[in-house]
Amino acid sequence: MKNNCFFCEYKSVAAQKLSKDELESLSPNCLTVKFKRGDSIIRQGTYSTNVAYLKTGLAKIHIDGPYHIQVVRIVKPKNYLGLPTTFGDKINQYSVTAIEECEVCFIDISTFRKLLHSNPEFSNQIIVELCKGELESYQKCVNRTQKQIRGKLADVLLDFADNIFHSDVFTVNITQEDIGNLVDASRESVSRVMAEFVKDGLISMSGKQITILDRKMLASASKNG
Amino acid sequence: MKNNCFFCEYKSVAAQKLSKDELESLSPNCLTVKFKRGDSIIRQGTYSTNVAYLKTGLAKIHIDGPYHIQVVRIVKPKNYLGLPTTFGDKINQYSVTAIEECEVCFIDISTFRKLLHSNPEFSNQIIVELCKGELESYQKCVNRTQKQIRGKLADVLLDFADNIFHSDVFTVNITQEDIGNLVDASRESVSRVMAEFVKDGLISMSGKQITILDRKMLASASKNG
DNA sequence: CCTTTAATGTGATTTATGTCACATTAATTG
DNA sequence: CAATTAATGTGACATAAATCACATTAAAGG
Repeated sequence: MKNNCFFCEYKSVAAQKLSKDELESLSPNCLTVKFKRGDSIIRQGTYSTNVAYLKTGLAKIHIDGPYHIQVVRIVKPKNYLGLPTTFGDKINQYSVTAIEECEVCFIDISTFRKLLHSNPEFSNQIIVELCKGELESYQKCVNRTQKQIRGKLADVLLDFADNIFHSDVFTVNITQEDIGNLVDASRESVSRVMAEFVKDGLISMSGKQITILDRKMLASASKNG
Repeated sequence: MKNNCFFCEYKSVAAQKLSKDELESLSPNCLTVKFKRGDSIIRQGTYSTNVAYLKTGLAKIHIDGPYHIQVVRIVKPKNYLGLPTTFGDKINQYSVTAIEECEVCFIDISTFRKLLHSNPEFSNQIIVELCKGELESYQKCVNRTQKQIRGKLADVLLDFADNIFHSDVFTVNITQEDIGNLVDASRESVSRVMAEFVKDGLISMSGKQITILDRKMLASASKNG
């Protein structure tokens, strides 16, 4: 699919710093691809040759751990999908998989490098985003390792509502096993705790749709486990 | 203490990309400070006004978690101490503490920004380092959450030997509680497992000095728990 | 639309590791 | 160099959550 980056409605914050000329130099060097649920966008262990940018849909970043997969984070639209894995190592250190229909823009890595080189506003924004990403990953790791399952699940539900769907009613297209891999818990434990939350009136579920009913109680579960 | 960055023998890989002029513009805008064991270099929750760079000594990066402190990583010389916390947020999102005598160079943040802006080689190197840092933190988090204590401790010991001290005999000036916070285990468990490793001949300890005796067994403990 | 496969729910059991409670040893510091 | 204070060692016990083993329900595919 041919791009015209200047008119792209999904530009990243960084790309908004680019001039018309720069955007036009970008157009012939990127390619938008559609993925459907379950499709692999980036595969751990393969060479990374492009910068991937998520235009629409949701994707998960995951790593093969020693015993099971760990879902590192859920990425929402208008975010780069693999900057660390693209610039940190020649070989992808993690995988990215679509969790619903996604449009991903693959940008030629040397073109991206040129932009970093020539436009300091652009590279500054990328640096800021990388820094924020790292802080977030520290924070997530602390939560993952210190809280118990009720707390971790409450966290994830609030994070979905606040930062991804911007609504207390949302439909997550991921399995309980995925959620388990995201919070470091077994699929069975996730099932049990979700049922507990429903029983106690913190949330309701119908199919894959989750409704947050009692934010206060959820926030308290997030704190006190 | 007055600096002359051009002659500084501890320049970072990124700073090695700077011109003589740029280094001389840096000199009046940075300040080297000595810290002793236990001193706080960066404090979580305070404003970050400088980029901190570790010239000598070892430091630990740690975050106040909901229940206890988590040691995120040990930083060795010639590394920036708080790039993510400096550029990702106005307020420091983590603390850094000296674990032995340290020399830290504080660089004025706007000077650092100017260099990022004017020298693409420099900013590129910073980007690469940030990316590597994030990949490493992902990997560490997976290990921390999936392995059991024997495996995690074996990892840390090998990491110390390979990446920090570059020797199988080294003296770590950190307490078992710190090690516990680094691998997410209680101080008691660390003590027990270390004793196990000594008993089984994987390592020996005298005082704070640790000697790795059996790398193979340690590596296998790292894998199989 | 039926059949197969994937996802979820739920009880019983096991287990790694945390917590508590002291004993002991090493470091500080007045 | 006593005298505190900090760090470590070790047993007994408690417990969150994994694992196992099925039952049930939902989704996918021919």
